[in-house]
Amino acid sequence: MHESLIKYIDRYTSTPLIESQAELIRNTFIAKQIKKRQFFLQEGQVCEYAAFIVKGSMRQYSVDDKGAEHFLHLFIEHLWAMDRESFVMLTPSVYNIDAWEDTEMLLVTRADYLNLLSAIPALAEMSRRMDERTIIAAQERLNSSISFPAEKRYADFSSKQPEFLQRFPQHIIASYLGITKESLSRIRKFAMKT
Amino acid sequence: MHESLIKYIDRYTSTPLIESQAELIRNTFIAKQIKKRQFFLQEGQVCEYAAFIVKGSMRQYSVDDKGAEHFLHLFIEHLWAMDRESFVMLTPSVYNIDAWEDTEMLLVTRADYLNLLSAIPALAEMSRRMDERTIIAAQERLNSSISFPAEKRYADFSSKQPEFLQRFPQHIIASYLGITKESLSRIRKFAMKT
DNA sequence: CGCGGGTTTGATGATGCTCAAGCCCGGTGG
DNA sequence: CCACCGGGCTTGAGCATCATCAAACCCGCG
Repeated sequence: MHESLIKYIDRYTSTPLIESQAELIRNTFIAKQIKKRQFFLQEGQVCEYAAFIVKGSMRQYSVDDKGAEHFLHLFIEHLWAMDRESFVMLTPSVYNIDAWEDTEMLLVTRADYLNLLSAIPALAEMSRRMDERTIIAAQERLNSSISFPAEKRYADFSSKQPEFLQRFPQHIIASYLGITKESLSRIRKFAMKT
Repeated sequence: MHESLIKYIDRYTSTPLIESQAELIRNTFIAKQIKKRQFFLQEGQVCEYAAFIVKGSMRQYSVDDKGAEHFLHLFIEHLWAMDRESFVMLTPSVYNIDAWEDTEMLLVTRADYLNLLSAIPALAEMSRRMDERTIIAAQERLNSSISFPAEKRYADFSSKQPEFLQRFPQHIIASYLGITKESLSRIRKFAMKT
């Protein structure tokens, strides 16, 4: 399981990990499996771990005063699942993260992660790149939410993230895009005929 | 002018810069001033520089097919202005960035910045922290855009970012929040009476 | 004074939401 | 093997929110 992460790091950096570094990673990241609908993080808890997803998928969402769920992030293989705010600030999270499919992941605490960053330059490089990608993706999503109507947001999403359409049901996609499942259903019906 | 950046780095890191590092920073970052409404980046160009704002303010926006401007980011002192996607990927930007007030800034190219990150661990630490803050802020804004109606988005914004209300006119704030200036005007009128 | 940028107000309409009902389909148990 | 159940998806009617368009207002500044 750890080899998946090591390959992932190598793929994203210029200098491959040497064996002692790989060993350090194997000794620090904790393997864990959870089943569909089990929680990785619950509202009110501090997000103690960052999770590298080896297999499966998870969802991050808040629940409003009317009990409605709002899906903020969807995670699949090779993504890092966590509530960034809680993980970095060590404050209680307002989000839940649970498994949507049975999921295998590798966990690391903030303290361990910071130590690894100093010990393994390649990991620091990967981490910086991942953060950049996260920022770019968030910026695009934000731009789309302030600039475009629901129909175009869905069209962009389905062309850029087709794999998510397969892995998650429509009502989750709808919420992720900031619309209701009914609206998404109508948008899709309309899109068929064009 | 460079001292502002050096102080800023020291404030965000555990180990203060030593003189040779400070000197390296002074030699690498290029001071530049632009006047209100001058462009720092125009649609179609590659974002060659990241800008640390010493004084003034800037706005990042896209222009849609009907000519309407959508303000994605607002920058004031001690923020880093750039189009992340274009700066990192070296692709042409779909955004404009211009000065809203007369602005003084320090510029650095991507290549120089990457070199500085290796040469100055404190800068790498600051950079990581800034990226984390950027991710956290983007996540909050995204959550608010999918979870809350315009009125609550404005209330949250004005309590968390009161300084922006002073620095930018309402029609820009409205666009930043993803609503029209007319709607924002009505929301504010309504909020007065409560 | 008049101009320009910003804000407000009003009337109208589109977009997307709510609530409620029905449908489809895969899985479970009788 | 079939009946039923539940989750997800669709459809419809009515409604709230927010956008559009047009006009007026406000105010600092040349």
